[in-house]
Amino acid sequence: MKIYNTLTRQKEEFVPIDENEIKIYVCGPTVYNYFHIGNARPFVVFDTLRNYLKYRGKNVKFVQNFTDVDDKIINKAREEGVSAGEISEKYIGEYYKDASALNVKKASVHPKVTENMNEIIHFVQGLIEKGYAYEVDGDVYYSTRKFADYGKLSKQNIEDLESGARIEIGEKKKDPLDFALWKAQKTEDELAWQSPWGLGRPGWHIECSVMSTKYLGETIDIHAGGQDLTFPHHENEIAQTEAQTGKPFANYWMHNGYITIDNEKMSKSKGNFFTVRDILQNYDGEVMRFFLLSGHYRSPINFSKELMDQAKNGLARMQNAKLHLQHLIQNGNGEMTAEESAQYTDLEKYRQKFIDAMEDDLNTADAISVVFELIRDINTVTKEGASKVFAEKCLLLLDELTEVLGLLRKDDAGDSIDEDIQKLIDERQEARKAKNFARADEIRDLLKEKGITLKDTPQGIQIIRE
RNA sequence: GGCGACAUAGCCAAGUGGUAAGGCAGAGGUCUGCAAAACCUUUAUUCCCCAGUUCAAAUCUGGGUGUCGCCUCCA
Repeated sequence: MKIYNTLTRQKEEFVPIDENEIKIYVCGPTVYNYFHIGNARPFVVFDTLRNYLKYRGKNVKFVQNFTDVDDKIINKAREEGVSAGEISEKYIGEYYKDASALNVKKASVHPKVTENMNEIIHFVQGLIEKGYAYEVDGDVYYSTRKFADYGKLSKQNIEDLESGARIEIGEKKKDPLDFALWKAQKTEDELAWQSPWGLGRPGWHIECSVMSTKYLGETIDIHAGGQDLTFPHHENEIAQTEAQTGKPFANYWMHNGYITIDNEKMSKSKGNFFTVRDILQNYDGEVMRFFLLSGHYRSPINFSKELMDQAKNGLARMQNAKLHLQHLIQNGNGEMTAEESAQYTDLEKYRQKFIDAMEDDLNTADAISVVFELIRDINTVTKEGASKVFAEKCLLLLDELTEVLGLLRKDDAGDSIDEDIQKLIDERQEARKAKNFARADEIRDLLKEKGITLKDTPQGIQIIRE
């Protein structure tokens, strides 16, 4: 598989360190609110990467952290008059709900900052001992200039960076480029842990270095996150980790493009963001996932109601194809005919086409178009009905591909029809036989209001629930 | 100022040298009692503009225009 590596700014053949266990770290959310659709993008994209690698027979160890120590959490806790722990625990719970709606699976490990405080302190201490960090009045800063490769990920040289850097009020660093590894406690209600430098808490960047090395080892295969984390977050992670271990931190750096609203970046500071929880009021999580995967992960993607509606309709085409096959399986019978057998062999070419798309730097947009081509052919070939076995094989192939994308999840099977609804359906059939179409349409409209759509197909009535 | 991305039909979007995938929306048709879904046909002689390289360019080179991003919390 080819992966675009931010470190080299080109697509490279992906060669894992250990074929038997691919190690991926993705920067997770700061848990002080429901996550927004900008956060959702890396979750969905890298979940898809993980699915694909597994589909290709690889074993993946996937780590995604929760940042549960942060100013924003502290502020929210103050506003609501509760503890910081209550805030972070609450939103970790909410994360799992929304992630599940997007069909994003749990990581192999979801480490939290609060559970790794000893390791963080040791790591910072190590950097001080190696001369890469220094303490001032309970704060600890990283000496950026000591790390010769600083800027290698964001392709900035240190002089250019310096012109943009500045020292915030209250910071005691020696050089504007330095960044905090540990922050002394300022007020008593701030979360704080005892350390060699007094009460305090870790800076933002150190946690990922610590948790990545702890759970995945000193050098990992892929470190991923949003494009806006490239600098300074990931640059700083590299500086910290490579100074500590003397080894490359991650072999491949993957960064997804951002989501825009009216072509402007959606961000917390601009306040123009939508939470996934908000979107789920109007759209199924799967629509959101389809929308996020319908473009290449490195391209910016614009968010609007119109585009979500397009995504919804596109996904409906996929769902209809699946429902159609399920209907054929329920009502069909028999083995494959010789003709179907030949047709199926022909359909299998789409599997390789799908793989080719995914192999090319996770081109999900192309992969989705392959699924649509498969669907078109299946629909055409099964137009006049199909044997049960053929329909089953088609569905299996469709499921195989869509499962990698995390779409058309297998659920709602075995939904039973209420007795009174079945009576109405039966009554409508009687009416149709008697050519009483007014009554038949009346019943169809009535059921439609209940979220049940009836389709009269040559193979019988297909019942679709919303 | 430094670093970078993008520009393909009404909309979204693949496509990095060989003659424009796919989806949504629209139009016409087939099927249907009517629908729905599906299928077929149709919608870019052309890929922001100009110049160049080449037998051949949306794809490469140079210049220009426009949009956006990072350099400050952010996915």
